[in-house]
Amino acid sequence: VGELPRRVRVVVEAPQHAAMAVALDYLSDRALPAGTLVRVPLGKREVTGVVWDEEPAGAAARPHTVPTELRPVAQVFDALAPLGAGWRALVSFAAGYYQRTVGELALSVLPPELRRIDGVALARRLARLRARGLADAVAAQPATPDPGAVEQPELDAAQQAALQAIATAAAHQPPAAVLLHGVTGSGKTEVYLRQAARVLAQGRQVLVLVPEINLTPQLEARFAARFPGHRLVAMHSGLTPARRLRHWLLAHLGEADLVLGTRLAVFASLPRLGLIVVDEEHDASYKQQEGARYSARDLAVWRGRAESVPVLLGSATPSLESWQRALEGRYCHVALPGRIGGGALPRVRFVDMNLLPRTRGVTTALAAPLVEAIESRIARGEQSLLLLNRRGYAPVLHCADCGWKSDCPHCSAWRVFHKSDRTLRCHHCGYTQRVPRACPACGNPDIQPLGRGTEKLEEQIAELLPTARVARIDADTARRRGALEASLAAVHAGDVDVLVGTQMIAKGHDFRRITLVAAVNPDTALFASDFRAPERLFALLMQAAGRAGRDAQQAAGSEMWLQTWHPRHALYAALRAHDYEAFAASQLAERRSAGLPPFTHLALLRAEARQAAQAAAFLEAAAQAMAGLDGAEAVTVYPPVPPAVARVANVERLQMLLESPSRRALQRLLTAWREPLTALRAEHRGVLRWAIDVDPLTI
DNA sequence: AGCACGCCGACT
DNA sequence: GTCGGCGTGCTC
Repeated sequence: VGELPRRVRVVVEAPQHAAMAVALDYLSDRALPAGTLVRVPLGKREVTGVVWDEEPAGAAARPHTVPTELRPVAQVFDALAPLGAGWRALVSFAAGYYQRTVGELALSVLPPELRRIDGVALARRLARLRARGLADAVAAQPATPDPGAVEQPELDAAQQAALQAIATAAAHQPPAAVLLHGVTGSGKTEVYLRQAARVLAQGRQVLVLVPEINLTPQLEARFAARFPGHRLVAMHSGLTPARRLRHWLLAHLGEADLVLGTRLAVFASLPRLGLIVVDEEHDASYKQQEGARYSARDLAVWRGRAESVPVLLGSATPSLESWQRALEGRYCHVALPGRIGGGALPRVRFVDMNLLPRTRGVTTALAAPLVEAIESRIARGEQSLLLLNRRGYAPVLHCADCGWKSDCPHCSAWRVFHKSDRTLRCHHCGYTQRVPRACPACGNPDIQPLGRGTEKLEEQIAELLPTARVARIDADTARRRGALEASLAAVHAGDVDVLVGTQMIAKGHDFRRITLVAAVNPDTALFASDFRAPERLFALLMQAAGRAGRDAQQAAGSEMWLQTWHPRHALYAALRAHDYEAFAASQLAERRSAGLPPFTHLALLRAEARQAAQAAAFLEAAAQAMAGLDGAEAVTVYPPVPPAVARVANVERLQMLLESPSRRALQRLLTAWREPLTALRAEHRGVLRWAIDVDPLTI
């Protein structure tokens, strides 16, 4: 009361190119600790912001003029404890590393509902949450809890050794990140559960990250069933806004003991954090692909280090980045070498497509021996899974008379033929039309589908095995709410003999009756230009193989089939031997000699414009602007190139690669580059959007 | 990014 | 005569 107004610094959501200081100055009649949520006037509107203590890294160089007349803070979210120092440090680091403003990052990782409502509405919701004893906001117990999940199974020797190693790593200061390396069915989840139990017993919170929450209901069920006395909340973008806010608040209040979520959950406010688990750490979903392009896996490791909390990275096929760090001793490598109960890994069999009979130069879609193997599975009441990583009926329609193909008028891509609703659909911009009866170019009624997607494979299987019960799961069949759950339930119930699908079905699901997995056409990924394509293919096939024989009784007879034109390819040889280490060694050798990650560090400057020349001019000017900047001497800049799909929705895209053996030099350069880049925009009006992607997954 | 202000075409 | 198209400019 009667105190003099003082200056507070507040970060608000403002994009990179807004020529504003990183934090804005406001007046407050009382001191506000850093991390306090506030509403502040910004132009004609009022926005939510976070009080920030100091000028974040890299911001000092940005010149800005502070207006003489400061406006007062409109409202303080008194009902909410300020966001902690650990959270602020993580947001600061991520903003600096991924080249975004602190305000943009901080506000984008808070629940959208929290940004929308004011302090009064928030206080009301907090009161309601407390009045209900916090209980019913907790994620509901799964409808069908796995009865075996509640009691603790006996640990085998490898799991006991793993827990011992984790305890040792956790005792380091700061704790060493642990790479928990084990095939599907080796008992990684039980190790997570045991380590979580230790941490919960200390009264601390556990953060579990998963690639996609809707694909891992079992993990949620197992945690919920194992820790009935602890509160578990889910955190992902599929929750309703109100629920997402409730779960976030429960974590922030320290009321939730377990937080299970997708990549955005790495930014959860967790005052008692004691453990971070990153399941399937190699999964590309951990990299955000728009806005702030952060890697939740990398940030989890950073956060664990910063908060002195152990981090468990689990995978059957670790990312080569994590694997290399384990080899260097920077991560503690813990292996779970076999399947629980001594179950065998599926035998890998190849169908050499070169040896198959051809009719009119066209090879049969499914080799006869594979069809027979599926038939015998059906006769035994077992299930088969067919993997084809391409949805739709056919990737393109073609007119043999005039050469017309079903291209998209707005993108440099083919439109995919979807037979189920008779449409041609562009998977990049969504442009959809009814499939034409005749060639739009020459009127020829005989237009042919080229290639094959999951719809066609489903149809072919039904023709080859008329009595088989066939189901298909891909992004199209899973679109309807509840459809995915229903299909999965049918598979679990044994109402399906053959399951056809994209990589969606390769991930996570614990199918008990599948004894045959077949990759119908994996070769397409074998010679893709993307340097990570082999790594992704190997992981996908290993993961798919892991779907077979999860039931130890049936594991001995389980098989993984591959139809390939290149049966002697090194990748397949490693797969046949289930030898991740050999595969990783050969890939790492290639990466080292090619100067690629993890031996170098990359960043992309992406630009979008109506005309490719406008984007190119911007990127070239950006490269010029780099001269003499701190770090430039250690960074190689490559000429701008279009990405795999250059034009999407009539916007031309171009990207410029930066490469350096030194992460620090690359970071220094990117930070110094921000200001000249922002200034360049004024001279390149044609550029619609530009963004820096640090550690891009594809180049 | 929002949200203004600011000048030129088809409607009550 | 207005409603509204999105060009350009500003926000502590």
